[in-house]
Amino acid sequence: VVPQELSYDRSMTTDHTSPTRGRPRSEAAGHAILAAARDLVFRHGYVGVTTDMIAKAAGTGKQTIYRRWPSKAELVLDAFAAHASDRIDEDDITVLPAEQALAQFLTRLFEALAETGGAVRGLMAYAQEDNTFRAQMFERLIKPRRQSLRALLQRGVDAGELPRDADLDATVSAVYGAMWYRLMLDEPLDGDFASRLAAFAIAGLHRPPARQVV
Amino acid sequence: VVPQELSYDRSMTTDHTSPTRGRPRSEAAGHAILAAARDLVFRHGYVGVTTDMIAKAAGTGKQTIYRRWPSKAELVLDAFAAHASDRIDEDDITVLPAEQALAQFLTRLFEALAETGGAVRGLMAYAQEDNTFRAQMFERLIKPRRQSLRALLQRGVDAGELPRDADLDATVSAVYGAMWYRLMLDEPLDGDFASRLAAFAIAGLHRPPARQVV
Amino acid sequence: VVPQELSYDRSMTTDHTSPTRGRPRSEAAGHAILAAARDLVFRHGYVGVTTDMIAKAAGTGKQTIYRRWPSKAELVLDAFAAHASDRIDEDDITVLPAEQALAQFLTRLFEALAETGGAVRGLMAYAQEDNTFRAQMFERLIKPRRQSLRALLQRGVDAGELPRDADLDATVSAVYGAMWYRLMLDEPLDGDFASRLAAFAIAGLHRPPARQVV
Amino acid sequence: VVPQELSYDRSMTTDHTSPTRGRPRSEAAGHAILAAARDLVFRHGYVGVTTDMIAKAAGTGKQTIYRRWPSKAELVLDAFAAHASDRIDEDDITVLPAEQALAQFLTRLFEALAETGGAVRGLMAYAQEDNTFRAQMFERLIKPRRQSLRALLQRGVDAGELPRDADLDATVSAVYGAMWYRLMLDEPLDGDFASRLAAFAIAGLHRPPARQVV
DNA sequence: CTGTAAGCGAGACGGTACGTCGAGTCTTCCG
DNA sequence: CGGAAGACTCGACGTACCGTCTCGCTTACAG
Repeated sequence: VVPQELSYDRSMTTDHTSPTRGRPRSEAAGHAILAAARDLVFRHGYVGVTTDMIAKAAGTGKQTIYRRWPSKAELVLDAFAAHASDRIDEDDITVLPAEQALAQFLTRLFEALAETGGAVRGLMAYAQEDNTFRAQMFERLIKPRRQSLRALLQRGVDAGELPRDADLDATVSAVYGAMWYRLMLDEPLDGDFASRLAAFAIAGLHRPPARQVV
Repeated sequence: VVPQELSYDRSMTTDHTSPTRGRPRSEAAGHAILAAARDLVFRHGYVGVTTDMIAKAAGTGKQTIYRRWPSKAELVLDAFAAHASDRIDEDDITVLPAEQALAQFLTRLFEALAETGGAVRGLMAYAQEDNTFRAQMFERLIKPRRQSLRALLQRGVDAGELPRDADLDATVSAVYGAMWYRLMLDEPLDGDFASRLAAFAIAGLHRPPARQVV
Repeated sequence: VVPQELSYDRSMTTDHTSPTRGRPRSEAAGHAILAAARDLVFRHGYVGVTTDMIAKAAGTGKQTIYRRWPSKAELVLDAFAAHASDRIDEDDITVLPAEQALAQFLTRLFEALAETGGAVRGLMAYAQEDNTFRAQMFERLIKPRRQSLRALLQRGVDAGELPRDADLDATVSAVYGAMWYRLMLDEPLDGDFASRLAAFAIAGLHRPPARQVV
Repeated sequence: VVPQELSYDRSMTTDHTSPTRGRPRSEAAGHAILAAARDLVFRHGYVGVTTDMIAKAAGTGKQTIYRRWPSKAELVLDAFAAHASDRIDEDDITVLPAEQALAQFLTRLFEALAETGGAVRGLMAYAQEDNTFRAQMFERLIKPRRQSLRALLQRGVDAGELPRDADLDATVSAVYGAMWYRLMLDEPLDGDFASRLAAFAIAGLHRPPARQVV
């Protein structure tokens, strides 16, 4: 469920003329830039990479980058957002009971983050100082993930496995919050944590079993 | 429960000689710097503040700042870590039932963040690009808060209100994670969210009602 | 007799590739920087001028200065070397007898120094701590002046006015030496000194009247 | 004819009380500072030496330096001015004919400069940016040398060897000017130049042998 | 098949913050 | 009160990165 097309387009530039005039944008350059960005951010981290480095590595000029992306952050976002969410949302999860489905979902998510976590952390950091970018990032990176998680939980509700009045939004926030929290504090995101978090979340979706302390 | 002493000391410099030789560091300068940092970060945000601004506002030279703190981040950490956790941990919470206690705790926490949130977000952002600083921040800012929350939950367990086998650590991660998540995504941290999060967390601490396998 | 071209060129940077790639250096920026440097050094003296001031006054970034000149000194040298030697070497001097020609030459030189003396002193001072720059300055500023003075004296020899075995080099050193000496000690360089120095130098070029061994 | 005492004294500090109160100044410290300054400036040049380096090398505090000298420049001036003019003015020169005496004088001067030239050049450079220091330097370093050279020439006049109307001041300026000029341009100050300069100067003191060109 | 519009690599540009360094002053404790 | 130690203010330094601009050049479609 990933866009096959690169997300940038010509609408950035003022082309209120006819559809295609002048030299068309080089597809190769776009791919090279994304690949270079991905590779360099892997190796040196978000702040350790400059746009000059990316341009040099991609064999392009800087202007070619800024013609397509408005900032380094949005480029890196593009370089990472489009990937690694493929496997997570695969349909095989659907058949499992809610807790196992959630655990499986989280395990896959954590695996993907093993690769992309560093970059994604850098993006979140940058988002703190740029509100425009924060909104971009929310739309591109945060929201889709929230939606697929929410859908997973909703399936549990629909199946009668989870209560109808469950607070799905709070759960989603808590689950992703816990993930980001661990990611940003550099604590391990492993299978064990996935299970515990899944158990906790599923439990949280049920009302507590009457007041115990009567 | 706040350290009365400033956390920095001469141990940064090489003083393997006799104690207190030369002119001692000016306490006044230290306080002026911290106050200026706090004030400026409130007003302009973390990235909107430069060391020059802080030095100017504090009436000191930049060198005096760099002699004491290795970076802007650690200075701002010092400027904020010592504050705003005072009222959160007050004892009046103790007597309440777990969920209300937690809701109250979160409400206070969120109120404090209304002031300091901007600064604290900037620190977390910087921590993503500096591992040494991340460790510092964990010790000074994250860990103490985790402990007081964990203690609150533990009291619920001790009172028989919460199950003995509850996964307190996962809960703490989820609660603080949700808080940071909302904070960094610039979503409101209000009383409503405090209640919902508290309800969710308390529920999560109980085993689900066993009908899930049906 | 002034070079029309600015003396700096791209040879500072590594351009072993093809000629003129990328955006060419802005001629306007170069001129603005030189003009700003000249003006500011006139007004505040060599040490009273910072690269920030020059950049600000020229409306450029500091980097643009450092891209072209390796130091403030070489910039100021460029700003002054091309000027103020115009009128000194004018041909009207040629027809005069040697002593008057020399006196006239020195008078004009001193007049030029009334303007540029402060800057030029600052350059000589800086040259004392930078051997590379000293060599630059010798080529650009010292040598040309030596040559025109030597040519003046040589014309006296050719005209039969001065002895063939006269030690022209020692004379040139003594004349310019006296000038620099007075300049750096802040003693007046006026018409009177010009006459006396000219008389002394012309006398020095003749063998003494042989009665000295009596 | 050199002061045996160090030139600094207590009059710099405010001691309008009784003659000696409190701890007296350590003679050893003063000597150590001068020796350290001399040594370091020899090795690293004037600008390559900091007051911290001098204090460290002398085993004193910086304040001990600044209690006695108002600036780094005056300290270095003291460190070099008091020396190496001893041999130059020795009486054995007196008996020689003027030109030989001058040549001998210059040879000795140049020999001394082989050691101290670097430091003295640095001082002259600094003097260009500090008028107060320039005056100091003139009094301490320039004037005494001028006087002894003038006295040497005056002896030639008194002996009837040089004409009564000779322009001694212009000669002194030219001779020392030539020396400084060569020193600052880093050209060799050797015996050859000493002879040529002496010959030129003596010749310059005589009126030229009537107008040759009639 | 020529003109015009745009993309391209390259790299200079203005601006802003950084962290460092040196001079000379101030402030401690110890003689 | 001097001396060693070292922190202090001030101000300049040269570097780094961002995002923009400007060369000469290609590459396409339009007339």
